[in-house]
Amino acid sequence: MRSTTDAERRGWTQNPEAVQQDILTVALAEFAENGFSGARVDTIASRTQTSKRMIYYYFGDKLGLYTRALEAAYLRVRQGETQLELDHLAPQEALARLVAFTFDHHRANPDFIRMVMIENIHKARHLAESQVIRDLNEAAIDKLTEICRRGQDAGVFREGLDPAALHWQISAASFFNVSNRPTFSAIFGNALFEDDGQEAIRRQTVDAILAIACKPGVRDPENE
Amino acid sequence: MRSTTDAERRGWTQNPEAVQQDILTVALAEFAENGFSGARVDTIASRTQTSKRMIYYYFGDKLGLYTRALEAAYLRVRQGETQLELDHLAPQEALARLVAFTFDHHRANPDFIRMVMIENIHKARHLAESQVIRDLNEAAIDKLTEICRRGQDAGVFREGLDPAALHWQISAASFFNVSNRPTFSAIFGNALFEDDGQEAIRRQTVDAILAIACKPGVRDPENE
DNA sequence: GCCAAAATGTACCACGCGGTTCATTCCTTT
DNA sequence: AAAGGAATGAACCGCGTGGTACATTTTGGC
Repeated sequence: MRSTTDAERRGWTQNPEAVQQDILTVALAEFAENGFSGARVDTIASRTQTSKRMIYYYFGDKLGLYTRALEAAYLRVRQGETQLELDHLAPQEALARLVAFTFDHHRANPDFIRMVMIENIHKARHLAESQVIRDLNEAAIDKLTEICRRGQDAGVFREGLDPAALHWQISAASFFNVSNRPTFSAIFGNALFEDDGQEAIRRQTVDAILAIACKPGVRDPENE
Repeated sequence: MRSTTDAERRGWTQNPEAVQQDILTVALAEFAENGFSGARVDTIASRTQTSKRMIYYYFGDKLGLYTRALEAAYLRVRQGETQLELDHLAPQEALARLVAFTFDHHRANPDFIRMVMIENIHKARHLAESQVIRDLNEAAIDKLTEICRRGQDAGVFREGLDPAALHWQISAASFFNVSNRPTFSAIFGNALFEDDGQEAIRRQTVDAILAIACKPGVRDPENE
């Protein structure tokens, strides 16, 4: 009997990979919830099936754990992005799809958003030092760059369109929608964050991005 | 001799208002820099011309100090917004001006932005409880609402335009531009945050917002 | 089966940090 | 001018929290 893989095999007492994964999952949730200094190592430990001892055994110190949790957040989210296939669509349609997808994807990953918020509070100190994350983000705007090129070749997108600036716009809307929901809804009410409001905002955002990208005359006729 | 006001008169040893103001200024900077749990009361005290004792004397505890600092941040920023006069401009021009102004104003007040980021991390718990801030924000989108009404009356803005949703768009761009600069520039480089890049983004943002607001045919001809 | 290394449990510690106690000085009121 | 409250100073304290020492068990290699 040895039909299972290495990782699954050890279902008994000792299981390093599972323990680390367990810790990372709990840590990510705790850091995302409370920030770096707000998070308590003891709390993380208690919500784990292992002990505080093991946290320090595997991750060295609180900062080491935080860094790994941050990387885990990026990994999970970037993985979800790879599913999107846009090559078969016309440039405008592809761009619209990408914007809508990004909007929804951010919304579906609040913990990731919160980790990035926290990193920004820390001036991106840890993110900048993580080679893992830098590698991950290499290809972050590749899809968009490709769409831009195709749109320009087809003559429907403006010349001099900057993929990075466009990505900035897409990110701004998608990120803000999650990151600032608490203050925004506390001040202006929750309507925009319920289903109807979110749909309206997403449509508005798609329209705005298309307006930026498309040549003055061109605009998609079939508005679903 | 009693020509000076009450506040100015006491230039001597005892001076409650000045002490509180001193503490608040330092606290705002410290909280904006390090977040609530990251901030150290001792550090705040040491950067003050008074002592830790006085912090607790006037503000009760760390949370009380934080709340007051948050309110101070809102006060300062909202004050800067009142200067803007838009009534004499055509609706499109007024909207363009408002967007550009908001963009610049956020950029000029990073501490305020950071306090709002921190509040969002805390799910806006303290902001929601502050009557001061709720009052301040009452009139936050009045200007925009007025512009929308005028634009619709003049027939240049779309019907069914939602001022709140429009404000959302303006805020998203202006806020994200400051809040996410660290991570964004760490990943994609700093070009967009230097003078040229910022000008391009601001123009792009103004265009996008106008595209949302204006009827399909209408667009401002004089693009400065 | 035995040994060394990896993995884990238990108990503990040092100290940073939010908060306080007690005493003293300032300044207004009558 | 005396009183009494407001304002301030200096030293102190408890404990939450990040981190560790030491002992013990598990596991893979030979």
